[in-house]
Amino acid sequence: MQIAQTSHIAHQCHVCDPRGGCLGMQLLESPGVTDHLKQARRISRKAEHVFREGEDADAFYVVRSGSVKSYLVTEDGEEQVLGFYLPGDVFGLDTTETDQRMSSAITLETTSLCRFPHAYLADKSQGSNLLRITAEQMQRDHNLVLMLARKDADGRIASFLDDLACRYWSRGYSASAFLLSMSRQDIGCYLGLAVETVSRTLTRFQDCGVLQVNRREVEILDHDTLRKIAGIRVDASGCCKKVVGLDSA
Amino acid sequence: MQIAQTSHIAHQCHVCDPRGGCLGMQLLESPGVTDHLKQARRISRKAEHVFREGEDADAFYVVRSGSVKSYLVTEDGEEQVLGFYLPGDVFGLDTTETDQRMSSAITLETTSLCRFPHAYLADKSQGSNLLRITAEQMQRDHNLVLMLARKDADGRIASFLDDLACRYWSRGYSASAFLLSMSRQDIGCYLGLAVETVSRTLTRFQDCGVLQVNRREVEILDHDTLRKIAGIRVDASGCCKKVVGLDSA
DNA sequence: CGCTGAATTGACGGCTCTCAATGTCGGTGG
DNA sequence: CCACCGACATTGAGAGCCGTCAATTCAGCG
Repeated sequence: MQIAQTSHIAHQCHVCDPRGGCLGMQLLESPGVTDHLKQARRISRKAEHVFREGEDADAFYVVRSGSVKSYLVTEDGEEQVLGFYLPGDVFGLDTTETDQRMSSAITLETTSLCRFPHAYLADKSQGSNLLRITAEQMQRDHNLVLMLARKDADGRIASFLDDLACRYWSRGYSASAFLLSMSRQDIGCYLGLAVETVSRTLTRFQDCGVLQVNRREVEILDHDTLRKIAGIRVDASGCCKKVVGLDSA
Repeated sequence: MQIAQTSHIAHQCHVCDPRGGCLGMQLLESPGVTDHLKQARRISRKAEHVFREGEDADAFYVVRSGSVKSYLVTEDGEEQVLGFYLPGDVFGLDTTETDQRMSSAITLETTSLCRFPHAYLADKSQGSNLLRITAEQMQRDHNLVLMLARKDADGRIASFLDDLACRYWSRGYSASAFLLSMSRQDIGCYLGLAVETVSRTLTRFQDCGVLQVNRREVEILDHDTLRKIAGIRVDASGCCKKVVGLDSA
């Protein structure tokens, strides 16, 4: 299995499909971004917080390399993951009316970020740009809501993997083989599933030949079937459905 | 039971709690809003679309009276409700990069809206205002994700009712008694539950004395308990929990 | 008065959570 | 080099919540 996880960022975006988007890259390459902004770079090691919920916010970030997890903590101390950000993704725009962080962000691995002061958007009269960036975030939220409300475990896992694949692909990496930078626990917290369910579902997908999975390494073997499972019930002729009796494998 | 559903909009906002917010009212009353804007009013009867997913978008709306449902349609033709908008709420800011509607919006009753061209935000260099408005929307989305991912049916229904109560209260209406402008079907589509589950849960809450419900009329009798159920597992001493055996009522 | 759609109520099955044990990998120290 | 350890992941068994199907009731309306 070949793993496409890399430590550098693609120089240019591929054609961006509607799913992903490379607004972050555009930002990094836009003429308005002066050199001193580009140098507002920040490298964090694994499991370091970029910011925490409630902190004062005056900037947002673009991922240059690595990955970031956005999450919030429920009243009973549990964690709810809101999203994962890959190279080219923008995050940190979700602030309250009083400019405080609405969520926390933590790196999942060694990560390089570029910091953009909020003032940057006001200065350049980039109001429409702002709408465009937040649009991306809203689209993500909508997708997450859709998954949580209307899909079963199979659909959620399949959607999650398909989404990752598409996003990697749109950034020039392999859509078939990649490394998961997040733990099973994180995936479960994101999809509203127990860790065990995540693990079991991945195993079953593997048994059906849809994908190959080993720890953090994932290789998608049958992307069509994966999408069928992700979409609500195109019913891939019973493939990969849970069986009550014994496994025929 | 006294019902607080009214046909006029409150003249002034009460103290806005963090949950709700009256940015819409502030918009309507801000000095930058000229009279011609205020006259950009639009009255719709029940079940009329304000806009549909995919349409070109050049404006957002503030609810003056009535209520609006935001939703999108899944691949298999089912509906996913994203939110309900009450008087004072802003909606219609969720547009794609190419300025197309990301969701549909339909009135739930006779509704009066005020239309704000997107250009309005750019003109007044209200970039920060924009961020503030979208913040409200993001907060809602986060809450919805939290409910869908981490709460059971009881918690979702309780949260839903508590949220409605708070929003009505912050707008000067009764927080204890109000009319639901949406059907059970809509509530289910919003919370990711079957209609039957919504109905059963409401009935059980009523049997426990937490609330009184009759069709669209709701009166909250024990707001504390409702909040305990809404919060994840403060465990209100078993109150209102489903019972396996016979009802003691 | 009958019709229609919404809402309620009941029975049943299945998906997923919980609890628990086992397996695996990476790091640490002897 | 090897044994041990802790974190993560996998696998199994059982229970319960909720979705589905179905029947019934109720409100509104011509």
